Amino acid sequence: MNVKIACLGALSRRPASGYDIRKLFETGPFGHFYEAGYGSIYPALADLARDGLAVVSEMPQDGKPDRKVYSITDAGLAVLVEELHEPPRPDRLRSEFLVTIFFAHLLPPAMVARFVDERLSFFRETLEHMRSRDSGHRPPGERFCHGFGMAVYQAAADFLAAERDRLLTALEAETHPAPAVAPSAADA
Amino acid sequence: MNVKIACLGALSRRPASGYDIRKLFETGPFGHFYEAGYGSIYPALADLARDGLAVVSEMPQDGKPDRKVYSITDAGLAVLVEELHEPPRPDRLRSEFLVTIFFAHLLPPAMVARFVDERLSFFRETLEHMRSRDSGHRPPGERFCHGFGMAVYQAAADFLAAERDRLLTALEAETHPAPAVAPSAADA
DNA sequence: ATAACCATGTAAATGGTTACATGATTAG
DNA sequence: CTAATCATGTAACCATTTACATGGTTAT
Repeated sequence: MNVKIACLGALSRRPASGYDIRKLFETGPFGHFYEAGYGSIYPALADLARDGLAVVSEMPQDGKPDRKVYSITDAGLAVLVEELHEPPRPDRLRSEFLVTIFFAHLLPPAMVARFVDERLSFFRETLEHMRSRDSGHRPPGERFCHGFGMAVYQAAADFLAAERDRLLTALEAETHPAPAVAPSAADA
Repeated sequence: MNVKIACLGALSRRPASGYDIRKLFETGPFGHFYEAGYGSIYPALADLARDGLAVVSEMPQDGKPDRKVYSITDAGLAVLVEELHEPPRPDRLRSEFLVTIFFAHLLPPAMVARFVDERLSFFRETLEHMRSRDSGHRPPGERFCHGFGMAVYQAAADFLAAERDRLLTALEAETHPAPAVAPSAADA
């Protein structure tokens, strides 16, 4: 499963340009589990057209480059369906955030706090955005993915909100260890 | 953030061989948000040693290749800490499972059911495994990541379990649309 | 006997990102 | 007047995966 197949998937919903697909991958329903930039999408679409899995129709526009709208062919749909029959491989997650938090004891607690807060904001904004385009009757698979994404983001946000302070307290305790006995009155 | 930094992170916990790191990335606490195979780990460790960010001690063994145990140096720790100061970029998830489900209407419902059930089993097994090595007093960041992972996997498993049947019913309804009126007695 | 585990590495191929190149239009 | 959006594409670079190469030990 690579960008080509992902583009084929996008085209199976409706004809689209490279620019459209980029947006679908960036902010659309697809974006949370598959991303790609122009640098991989445009070549992929060109390959698809070359191999007869999609056809292009160029719509001239003044000032801008021609808008190239790709449509999936029967052959393309066949390739997509064939690929979907493959048992999906395990998900691959790369989280710089979690790696950073894993080694939180190597950072100033204030910086850890900032990273956690920023991530929490991001999750909440994403959730807000996803809720807003909940919308009507899309295919069952799309709705399932949408719900799945929201459930997972919600759990992530809840965890961050619930555990943030505990993490920071523990980090502070490490760098400024509490005295082994109760502080004496002399400390005041 | 690449394999080199991830290896440096692993070595910051304790000295390890390439084989050890692979296991850490595969089944250890790190595995759920960062993965890498031998093909990237061994060259990364060689680079680290060449650049003075780690040192090797070779432990001869009979029959097997020498076990090469790498330890992080002060320079290596400095590089790791510097890297961790970078604001973490957005997580990148590649989920063939979700892509497949997104286009579930292009597959036989029975196959979709199999994929969902297998994924649910995987989540449950992973959760079981994570619970088993909950263990004692690791650094706060590690515990946080562990808890985060469990929260997210739990939400994913719960969602799959709760929505599986609804998805399948909807898919069946699409391929075998229910009649617009109540079925007559003649159908029996 | 068979599979899984221990243990390291290289080379080729794949896949993807980033930077570059170009430029009009629209909204604030 | 500035930023964002629309719109496409190439080339160089980077990172990672996969296949290859080797071979002993331990548990079922």
